[in-house]
Amino acid sequence: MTAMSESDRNPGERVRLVDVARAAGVSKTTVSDALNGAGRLPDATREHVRQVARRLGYRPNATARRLRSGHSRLLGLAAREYVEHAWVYTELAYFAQLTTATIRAGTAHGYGVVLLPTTGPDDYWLDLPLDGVFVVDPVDGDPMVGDFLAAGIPVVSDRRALAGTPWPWIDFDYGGAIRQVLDHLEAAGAERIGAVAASTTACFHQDSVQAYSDWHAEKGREPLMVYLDAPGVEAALDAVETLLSGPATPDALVVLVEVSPPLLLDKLRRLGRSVPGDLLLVCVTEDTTTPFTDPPVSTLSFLPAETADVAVEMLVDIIERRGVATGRLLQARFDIRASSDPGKSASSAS
Amino acid sequence: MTAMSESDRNPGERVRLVDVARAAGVSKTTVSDALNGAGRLPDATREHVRQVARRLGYRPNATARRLRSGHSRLLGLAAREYVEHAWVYTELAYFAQLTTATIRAGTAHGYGVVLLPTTGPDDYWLDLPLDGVFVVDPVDGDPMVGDFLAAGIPVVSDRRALAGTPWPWIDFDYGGAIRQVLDHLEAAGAERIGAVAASTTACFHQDSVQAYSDWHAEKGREPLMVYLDAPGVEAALDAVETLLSGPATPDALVVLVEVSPPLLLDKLRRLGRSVPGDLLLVCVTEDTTTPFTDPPVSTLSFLPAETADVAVEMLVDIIERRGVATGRLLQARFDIRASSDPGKSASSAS
DNA sequence: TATTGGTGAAGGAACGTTCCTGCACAAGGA
DNA sequence: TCCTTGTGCAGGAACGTTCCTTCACCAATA
Repeated sequence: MTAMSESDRNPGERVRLVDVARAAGVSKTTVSDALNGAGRLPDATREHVRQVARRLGYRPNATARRLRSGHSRLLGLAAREYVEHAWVYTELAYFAQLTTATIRAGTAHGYGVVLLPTTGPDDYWLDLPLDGVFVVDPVDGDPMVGDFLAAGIPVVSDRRALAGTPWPWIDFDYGGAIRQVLDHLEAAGAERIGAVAASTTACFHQDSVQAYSDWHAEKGREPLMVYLDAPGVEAALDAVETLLSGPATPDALVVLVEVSPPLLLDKLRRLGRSVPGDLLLVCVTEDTTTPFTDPPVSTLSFLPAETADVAVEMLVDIIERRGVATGRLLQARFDIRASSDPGKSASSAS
Repeated sequence: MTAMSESDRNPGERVRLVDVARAAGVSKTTVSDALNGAGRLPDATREHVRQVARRLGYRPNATARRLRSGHSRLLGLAAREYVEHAWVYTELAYFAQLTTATIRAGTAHGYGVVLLPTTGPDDYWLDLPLDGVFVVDPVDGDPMVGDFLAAGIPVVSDRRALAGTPWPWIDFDYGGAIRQVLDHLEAAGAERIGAVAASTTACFHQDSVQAYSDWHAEKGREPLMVYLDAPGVEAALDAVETLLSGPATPDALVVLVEVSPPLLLDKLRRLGRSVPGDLLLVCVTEDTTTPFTDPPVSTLSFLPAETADVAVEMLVDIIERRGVATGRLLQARFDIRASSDPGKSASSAS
């Protein structure tokens, strides 16, 4: 199975450093130095060793290397929203993109990425040899964050989860972004802005609900909010129906949880609302369908790809002991499309 | 940072086995045996060591353990469709569910799961300390599969990628499943069944296209097929439009690539087709919205969660040297809903 | 009294790297 | 000629586990 030939004293097993050393007629120090560009070796020796290593198909044992260096070159990624639910979090476009971007960024920096499940045996996360962890949407007083902090493993998360630790956070001005959306809807003529929110303790949900409430209090408006306490398509649709069937019918809707935008439009149509005619719509989502729906849906995006890039960069900086900033505040992106802009509706559709 | 106290000669660092041994007044062998339930120790000693270990917050160093045991307790998961595209594969519901299920199953068996990116530095995958890999949708002569096989790392994938290796595969009768769908559409009265397919070399795509062609040849029908050569929402919608704008207008549509079902319905509506009135629709998708659209969409599912469970079980069996079957053929699930069943359309909608 | 057998526990090798230390040798300067 | 300096490489410790081997001790048996 293994690609080996000749002078092979290690049948059936992987080629080790010493095997290369023997085959090349040098010591293991020389092999190690030659392959890692270290030590004082003439180019001839270096090249010779490299060729022998290639010929034998040598691959350094990652575990041994890790043990020696103290680093595992492995990063963890955990999504902590709805931790108690054992759900398919990658199904949400936000996490799907965040996951992919984290993997890509990690690989680019030479790190593998271990995805942590939402549920599992007690403290299972401490048995993984991680150099650092990116914890997304930690719950209040998250035990996972606490355990990693206690174990001395760098954590990057949002500002409030890491307050008082030496590690940098990465965050958004969620409240400001929500206000921007509400201002936009007000300017577009909305008088009763409904909202669908989640009841988790995740930073985004708490901040956005707070911003929604504050904004309405300031304007002297009546808030129209409905909460979700579980993930899933059906719960979200039910919440929308509840909201629209209430006594005060909203003329605008802000969906703060990820729901498939075309499905939402479909549901609204069945509830007899036309978008944007009867109802202006803004979704907080990363779903890639939004420009292609009829009408295209306005979205507030919290840039999962950029977030992942920054998080990985921070983790790598900490692990490799470079200087590290205290935190980064990113800017959400608000894309206004026809669903919340009656003026645009004429020019909608693909 | 670390939770340590008293007799601590290892300031600022993690608690090691020897630290526990010193604190408990025993040798490291005793500590190791006590914690792992090995050796011949009286319960008193065992308990004492355990308490000391707990008190010091001892966690075995996963890397050292791995080096010693030869196992990394890490599984790889790779999606190889469109390998050249650097795309967000977790965004497809199929991979989202497969990923989550793999992670869950891995964790349940005591393994961490490393997600491999579609692109990266040359051979980067060989630098990860993996005990086994689940490769989904390998391309023809996939170099990743070849490299892992050559490195002696167990691979679970589909039947054809692993032909001639000692390792088990997991597969579906894709062709049979497609025929089942076509038979169903024929029985429902369809005369011109269009199909949207991908042009990758992934097993599913090749088999399903073949089955579609064969079925049409047998029936003496004219195939109406359009191919996608890139991932993405827009390409899929364009393909649908191309197909429906062609000379022979289909009265049924089988979508063999993952497209958001509500978005697809939206698109079809804009193209002036009512489902199932003008056009019967069956989607190969794992999207969770299908029961909630109007009309609900018939789906052919290839059970990502079950697939992942079986794959992980096989890998673990190989790694831990238990007996292993040669392969497993799973059965696809065909859920007929109103979109392909005019009779049901009356009782549709939520 | 020696011998056996079992129990409790310690010592140390090994896993495959990296890297520190040191040796041999050659060239150059006094 | 003898010391220095530098080059090219080898030896071996260390990373933190696991596990094989050894050993002391005590009770029971021949």
